[in-house]
Amino acid sequence: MKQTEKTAKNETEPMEQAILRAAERLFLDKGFALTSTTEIAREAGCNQALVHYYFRTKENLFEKIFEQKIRMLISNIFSIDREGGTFEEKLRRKIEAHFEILKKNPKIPFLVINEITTNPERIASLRDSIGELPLSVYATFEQDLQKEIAQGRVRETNALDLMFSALSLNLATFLVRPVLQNILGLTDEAMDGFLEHRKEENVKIILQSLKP
Amino acid sequence: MKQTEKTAKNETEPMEQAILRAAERLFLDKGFALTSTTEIAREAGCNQALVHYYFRTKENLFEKIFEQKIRMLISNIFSIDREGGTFEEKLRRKIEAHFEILKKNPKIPFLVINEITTNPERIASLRDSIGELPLSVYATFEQDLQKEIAQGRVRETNALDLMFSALSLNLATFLVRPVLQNILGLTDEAMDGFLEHRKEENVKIILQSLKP
DNA sequence: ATTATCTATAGATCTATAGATAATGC
DNA sequence: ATTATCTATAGATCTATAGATAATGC
Repeated sequence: MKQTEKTAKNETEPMEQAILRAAERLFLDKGFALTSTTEIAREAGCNQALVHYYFRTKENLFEKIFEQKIRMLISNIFSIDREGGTFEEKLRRKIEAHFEILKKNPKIPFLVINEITTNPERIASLRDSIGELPLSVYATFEQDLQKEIAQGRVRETNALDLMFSALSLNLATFLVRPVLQNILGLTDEAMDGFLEHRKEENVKIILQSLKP
Repeated sequence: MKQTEKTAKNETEPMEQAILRAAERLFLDKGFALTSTTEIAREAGCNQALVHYYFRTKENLFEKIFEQKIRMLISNIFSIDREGGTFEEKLRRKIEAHFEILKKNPKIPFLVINEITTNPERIASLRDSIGELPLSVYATFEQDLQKEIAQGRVRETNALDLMFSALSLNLATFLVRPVLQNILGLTDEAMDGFLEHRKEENVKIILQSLKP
């Protein structure tokens, strides 16, 4: 039957996809330079030549994954609910949602910083992946913020600073986590508790810092 | 004369030191894996074998520099002036001094995170370099903080959270800087202005967040 | 003599490709 | 026929060491 045929086919993942999955894990773990196509092949369960058959160069394969990860992160960030409630409630939701996105993708910020720092040419990939979408969301946020300031509910500030501060608190949490976990010798559960607490703390700091 | 002899000698930097200097720059720029002893030799102005003659392995050379940099950073942090003025004034000075230390050593945080993340065994180097000093300073800070809270001048919180928040804001600024500078295409001067502004902003956020 | 420096090279990678063979779709 | 997969290998690294030669300190 068709049914069984299809099922049988899907039981074995297509090799191209297996290579992508292996590459994703390894690149996120160790970055471009420390990952070899030999290792990707081993993890995908094929020989090293096949990696090059599908993607020609390691660089190609990396860029595909790098851009896809950034796009995913960006699109997640832009799908954060921005409707309903007061400015403060919306801001809280945005910070929490940003934190949760990072929690689900804790290795992406390091990957981006790592690759841009050690190889600035990759900035092109990053620029392409980000696109123009941010500008409109940014403008709306700035308007909302200035309205709050005009009504005296928020101290004098601007959208860039506010976003930078909130992103900093969230990002640093995940960038520093491996060091902190290693040095304090925390279990994964203890680390989870710490993260939940920091999410709340980050929100509190930003909201408190906006008081007039 | 002795004088001239000495001067003549010191005009050419001893090769061992030249190797250390070259290694420091390259390791800070690109990390352990991306730096080759061949490149270190080229930059130091000798052949590659000499790097191994002095330090035997690339690993040895790296650890020497890694630990020295961390020790330097830690000792800088611990020489921050902690006397005089109100709790708030002292806290402001500490955050500013921490920011300035990072500004003078902007690549160290990334190096540490990079190396611990990609090679967790290096945590030992880090632990050794940090030592026990932090504990006493931490305890004193916690006492001071709790005194302020008891007197109602600061909201309920604790030293770990406060330090983590302040460090996060400062660290993230420098970790994200290369990405930000590249993506916005800022000149070095514009970046300097931005950094000065962020220093003030980070202080403001922390102080404001402590209000009861 | 001892220490510093060099040349040369072994042995391990690693990327990318050529060419052979197996599997698949008409 | 075309596409997927494999084996083998060229050519570039790179680290570490052996062994030769130059410089230095008694």
